[in-house]
Amino acid sequence: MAKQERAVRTREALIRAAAETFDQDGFPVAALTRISARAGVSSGALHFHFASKAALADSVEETAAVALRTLTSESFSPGLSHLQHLVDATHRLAQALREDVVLRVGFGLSGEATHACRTDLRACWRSWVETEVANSAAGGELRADVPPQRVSAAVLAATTGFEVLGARDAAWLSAEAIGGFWRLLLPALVEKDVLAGLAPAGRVPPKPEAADA
Amino acid sequence: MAKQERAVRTREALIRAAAETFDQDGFPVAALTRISARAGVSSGALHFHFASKAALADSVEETAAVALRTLTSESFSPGLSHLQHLVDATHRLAQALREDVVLRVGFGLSGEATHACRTDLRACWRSWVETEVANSAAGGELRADVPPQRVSAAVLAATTGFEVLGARDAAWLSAEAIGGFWRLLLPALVEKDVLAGLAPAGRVPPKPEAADA
Amino acid sequence: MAKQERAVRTREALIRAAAETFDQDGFPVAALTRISARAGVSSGALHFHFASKAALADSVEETAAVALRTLTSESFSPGLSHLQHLVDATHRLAQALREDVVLRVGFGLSGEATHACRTDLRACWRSWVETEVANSAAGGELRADVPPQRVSAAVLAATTGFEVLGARDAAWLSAEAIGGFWRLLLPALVEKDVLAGLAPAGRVPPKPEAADA
Amino acid sequence: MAKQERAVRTREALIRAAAETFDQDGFPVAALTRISARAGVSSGALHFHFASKAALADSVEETAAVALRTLTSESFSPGLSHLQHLVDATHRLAQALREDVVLRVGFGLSGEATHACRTDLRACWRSWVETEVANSAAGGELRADVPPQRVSAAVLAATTGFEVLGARDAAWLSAEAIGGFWRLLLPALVEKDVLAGLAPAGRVPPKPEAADA
DNA sequence: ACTGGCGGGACTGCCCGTTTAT
DNA sequence: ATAAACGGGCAGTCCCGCCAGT
Repeated sequence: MAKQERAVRTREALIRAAAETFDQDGFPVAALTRISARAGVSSGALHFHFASKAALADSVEETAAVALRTLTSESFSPGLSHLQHLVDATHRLAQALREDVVLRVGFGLSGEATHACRTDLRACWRSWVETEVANSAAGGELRADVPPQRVSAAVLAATTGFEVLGARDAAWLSAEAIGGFWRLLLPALVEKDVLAGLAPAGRVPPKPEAADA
Repeated sequence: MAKQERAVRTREALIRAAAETFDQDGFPVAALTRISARAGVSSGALHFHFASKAALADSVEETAAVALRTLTSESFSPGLSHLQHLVDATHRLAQALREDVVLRVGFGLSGEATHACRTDLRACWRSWVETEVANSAAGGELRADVPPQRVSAAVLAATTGFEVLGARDAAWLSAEAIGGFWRLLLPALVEKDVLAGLAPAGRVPPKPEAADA
Repeated sequence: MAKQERAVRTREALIRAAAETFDQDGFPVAALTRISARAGVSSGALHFHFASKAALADSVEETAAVALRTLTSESFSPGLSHLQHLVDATHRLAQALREDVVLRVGFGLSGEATHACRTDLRACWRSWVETEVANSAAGGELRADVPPQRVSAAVLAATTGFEVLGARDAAWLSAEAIGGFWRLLLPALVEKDVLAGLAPAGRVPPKPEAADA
Repeated sequence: MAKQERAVRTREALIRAAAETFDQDGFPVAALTRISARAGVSSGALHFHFASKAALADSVEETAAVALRTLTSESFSPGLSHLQHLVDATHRLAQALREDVVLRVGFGLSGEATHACRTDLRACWRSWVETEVANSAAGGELRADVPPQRVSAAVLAATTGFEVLGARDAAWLSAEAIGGFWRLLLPALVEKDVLAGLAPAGRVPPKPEAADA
């Protein structure tokens, strides 16, 4: 119905407004009144859609989570190098972190001591990375003398660092920054012949079409 | 004088209590009353020593900054490998991050959108790392095909990641975690012969003596 | 609507309670909690209607200003002596100052060094008195040898004095006090024949009907 | 001794600083720290000389009271017109109100609802005026048809008004303002022949010498 | 189903006038 | 006469219900 359609739009506007406000002020400081004002609805409307501030944050996180899932599963073709897939995903993640407020604060909320984190984005990302590295190891891509969990730890630490540093200075999330990291690390992970087949800068152009404006 | 001696002790107790509270609740949520209560002094005493909440946070940061400076300048011997010095410093930093609340929240404050950060600890760490890497490159330790700024970027990202992840799960700051990272990265940075002279686990035992608990 | 009706009532109760509290304690000492308690609403309700303490005081002042405007424009009939109108107004003002807390503190707020005074009641009263005296002079009521601005200055000083003194001791605002002043001053302002047509005690009974208690 | 001499000087500096601060901010808002800072002494020194804030205000009032007493008894010569003496005193008072902060806030403190007023300056002034008017009446200066208490009431109201208005705009305390008032009122109080011997502008030049800097 | 005006507590940072130990 | 510490209290703000409209 038309009613529900508007309701959905209101919900999305609220989530977006919440994300922007959280991004600027941080979760604890962000005021609900500002959020509803920015979304163009009343404070009562906000509480109709979201029972509490925490519930609103949960919804932001969940929205970010589907975006993250899309990022990681995207452009997956069977038979492809898992390592390359990981590299590509980090590039897509970095770009999304720059452009998508919701995803950015979704990750940020995982770090806040204040918030309970129903769906912890960093944990999601971590398990995905670990799986992908394990797959890569199982596929024989990794050199024999590098333990997979050491690789995933390094990748996790670095990506988390890029994310956190990028929240303040977007240059940390540029394609050069991410590519530079892989160019450094990749030679240490795989043998020369495998290395030749890998593109540290990412295999696909980071989706040329859309923007989130 | 005896008077001022107690004042100094009170100041330190306040800073420590503030750090602990910030660590648990985050800066914006942490209440001044809790801090003064934890320090065992009155709210008036707190405001005698620190004009405002921000000033208190600044003092915490500054205290952490001297700790960081101590860490980085410690065990420096001329003629030593700069790279090894960097490795050692990351180990010492990780350990300090686990054990010293003040240093931990000092870094955490740098990330808070709320706080102005008179002395940004992450920036301090960054410039030190960049200098050290540059020195290492100037000393010919680094391989010719790895640009120094790429190295410092990777180290910065990773250490920031370890720090952030370690705030929730101390395992990220264990000697194994840090050592594992260097074991992975070092071979990509230097030639085989240089590598033989480097200890990824750190050269010196991370100061066996004291703890502040 | 019923809702808004209650809101209006709440606003008025708040303004009245504020006036009473300001009257007793003075603006700087008056506590908002006391005001909201006296009005029978919560502190949140107070801040819903008035953004700040100063805004509340402004509203009190504005309410008093309409009361003052009513006082001065009341019982105005063309062709009447302007001087008599002035005398009547002072009597009505004195009575209102005794009975209407809001008007009383409205004037009091004009004197507080603390408060910015968006609508300065004393200034309003001053300009009205000056206009009325000027009209009287233009009508030829005043003696030729008395400059109008000297008259208005004297009237202003005296009425201000009555107001200030009356805040502590209501006797200063009695009809006898005001009448006595005019009985003294009037002979100095007009010629004998004009004096005969003037009533120092006020021409109209000071509105016999209502009070808002 | 030298010690006591400095103590006296400190006391006076404190009283003066208090008066200035009260004048600017009003008694309740004025902070003791500002007062002691302005006087150039420590906050502890303030509490050594004055037990409490109220005690400090009392001392200010008392200092103002001796100034007032000096004003009223000054230039009194037996056989002189009491009315003229009154006129002269109002002029001196107005000038002092303009120039002497202590006297000004001494009067102001009488109006504050906050302060208990051990020695109420306005009451002092009132009783002195009433006495003087009574003396004048007893001396036969006043016209037979003007009741003395009506005169003193008018004078009290007007002087209070000048004082209050003058706190904001010093023009109300100028010699012209005060003189203008007397020029208006005097003809209503005395017969023509007595009037000729009176100087509404004051008989003596309002002490040409000093300033209080 | 959805919106919004209105009101409720609770809490925080800040500051202030004061004593106690030295 | 001072440095240090005390405890109370205020203004402002925030997150959240409650119903009346639509």
